[in-house]
Amino acid sequence: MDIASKIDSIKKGTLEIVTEYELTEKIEKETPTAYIGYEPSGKIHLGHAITVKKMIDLQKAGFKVKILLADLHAYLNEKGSLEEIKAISEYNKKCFLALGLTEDTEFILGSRFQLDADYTYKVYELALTTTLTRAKRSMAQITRHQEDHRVAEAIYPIMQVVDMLFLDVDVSVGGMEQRKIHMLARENLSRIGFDAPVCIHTPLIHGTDGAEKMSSSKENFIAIDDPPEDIKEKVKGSFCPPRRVEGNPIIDITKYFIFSEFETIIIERPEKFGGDLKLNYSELESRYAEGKLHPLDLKNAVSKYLIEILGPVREYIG
RNA sequence: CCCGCCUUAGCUCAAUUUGGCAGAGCAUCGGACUGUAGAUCCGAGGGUUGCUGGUUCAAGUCCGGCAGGCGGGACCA
Repeated sequence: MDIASKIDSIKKGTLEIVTEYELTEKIEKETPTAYIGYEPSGKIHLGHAITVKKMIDLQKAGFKVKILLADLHAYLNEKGSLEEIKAISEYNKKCFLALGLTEDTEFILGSRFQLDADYTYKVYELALTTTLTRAKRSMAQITRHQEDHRVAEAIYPIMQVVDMLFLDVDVSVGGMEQRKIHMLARENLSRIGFDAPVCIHTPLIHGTDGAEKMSSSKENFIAIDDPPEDIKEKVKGSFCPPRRVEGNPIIDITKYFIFSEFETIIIERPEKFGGDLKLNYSELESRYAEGKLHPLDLKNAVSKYLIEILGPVREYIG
């Protein structure tokens, strides 16, 4: 792969790269490193999968991929006891491999290095240069608490910044909700004399209820190992306003999960509704926007394709 | 450490002055209507009233203790 096509494949489907120029520099390194951190979660869903797919793109473009299983971060965000969290991080690792990351992906449990003295010292160092307001603001879409803020909320983003340092990463990937923490990292790492990573942000997929973000806490997700009946039921029950493409979770799924695998798809329709359709994405989008594709027909097709695409994943996880 | 206010359904809050069957809105679930979902209409479920001891025929309500949250004060040689 030449550099231009590497950039293209990395850029595809992202909302922003900060900065693209720096990315071209990093790509020329012998083995550049890309990283993402996840709070271990009982369910890995399509929202997670978007970012995992991006890590796979990076892997294919020659990046060494590191996945942080951020057990301490999850702990700071009140996801359970450290022991419970460590246990589900094993399950998560399996999910990520099932989605197609290669065996030489490096999985790192956060607590393995985040309790070391030199790590802690760096956290304190950054605690001096980070304002409480910035730290809290960066956590707005991540924390459970919109009020009664805990000190943990301020430690969390600082640790994430130090992670980038200790994992020695060239590129940091995250959904758009990570943006403010990433920007904090870029500002503060340079302040204490280190290179900040390039930040790549992927879109957030809408929840099945139409909420801004699919999340495991809100029960508005489709898990990557949901059985076919559940997928069918969840798709059927999803928010899907006719003619509206923006904020439509079903359109999100077709865009990010189905057309990433297929150039064109077949939408089966009863004869009385016009018969089958064969469409590429832009055709589908414009037809839908014009009201010439009924939400139910779209949903039926999305169920069928999504069940098929997730088949091997489901099987791998067992 | 001291003082004040607060804690009731998943969430926001009622249940006053004067103790008398714990309610509403939102959310959830189910039906109706749409060839989906949503919206709308109808219906249902949902509670150790923070915990604990007491007073009383009867306590969400009154009294004591504890816990948590919010605000203030004090201490600062």
